[in-house]
Amino acid sequence: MPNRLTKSFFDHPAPTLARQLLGATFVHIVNNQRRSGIIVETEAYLGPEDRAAHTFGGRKTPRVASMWKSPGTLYVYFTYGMHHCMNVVAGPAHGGQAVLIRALLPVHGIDQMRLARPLIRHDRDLASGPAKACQALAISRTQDGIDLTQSQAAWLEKTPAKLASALSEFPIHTGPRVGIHYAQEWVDKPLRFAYAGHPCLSKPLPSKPIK
DNA sequence: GTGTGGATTATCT
DNA sequence: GATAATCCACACC
Repeated sequence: MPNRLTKSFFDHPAPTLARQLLGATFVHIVNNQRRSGIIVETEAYLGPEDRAAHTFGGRKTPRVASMWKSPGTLYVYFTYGMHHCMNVVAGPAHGGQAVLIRALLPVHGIDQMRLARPLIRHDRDLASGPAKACQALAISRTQDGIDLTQSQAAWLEKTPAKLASALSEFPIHTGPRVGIHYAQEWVDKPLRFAYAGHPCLSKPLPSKPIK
């Protein structure tokens, strides 16, 4: 894996990492077959100070243990009784910061993704949401806590220039995070990052924060 | 012990 | 737009 992203890539505060992860490729090997997608939408969660973060107030339950690990750890949580969402732990080490992967542009293993999500018509919707992305890539609590800088099963890598160039037409915008209405002063902070107008987003990214 | 709500999605109307 | 899917952490007895 010559293009694999290493420790130093992940060791930045969540907002910085969230921005850097846009355009990177997420890879998961399932049954010896590669499934991958280019990250097109992320959100930063800032740790104990952030009301919207699972580590708010320094919470350290078994569920969120992975979010306190080293940068580059995968944190997967289960929610709404149905869905998984995946995060990449950010820096500094053990600071409780992470980046939610909200949407991917499918690249490899699209046939396998379709088997996992048989009702989906268009490739663009195979991973156009945080729980959709987990379904498409077969990520669940089984993968919680793995080290993306070491694992032979899941990692991040630099996207080949040929593929990355297709994204350059989309400007990167920021806006408020999705689904955190309870988070008081954190509701409107521009911690969601995406390629504005890309067809694989979970929902359009407002060019201005919603009041 | 009980009750509530969520970093969501697909399927209804 | 509304709702069901129905787990996990937490607040509060």
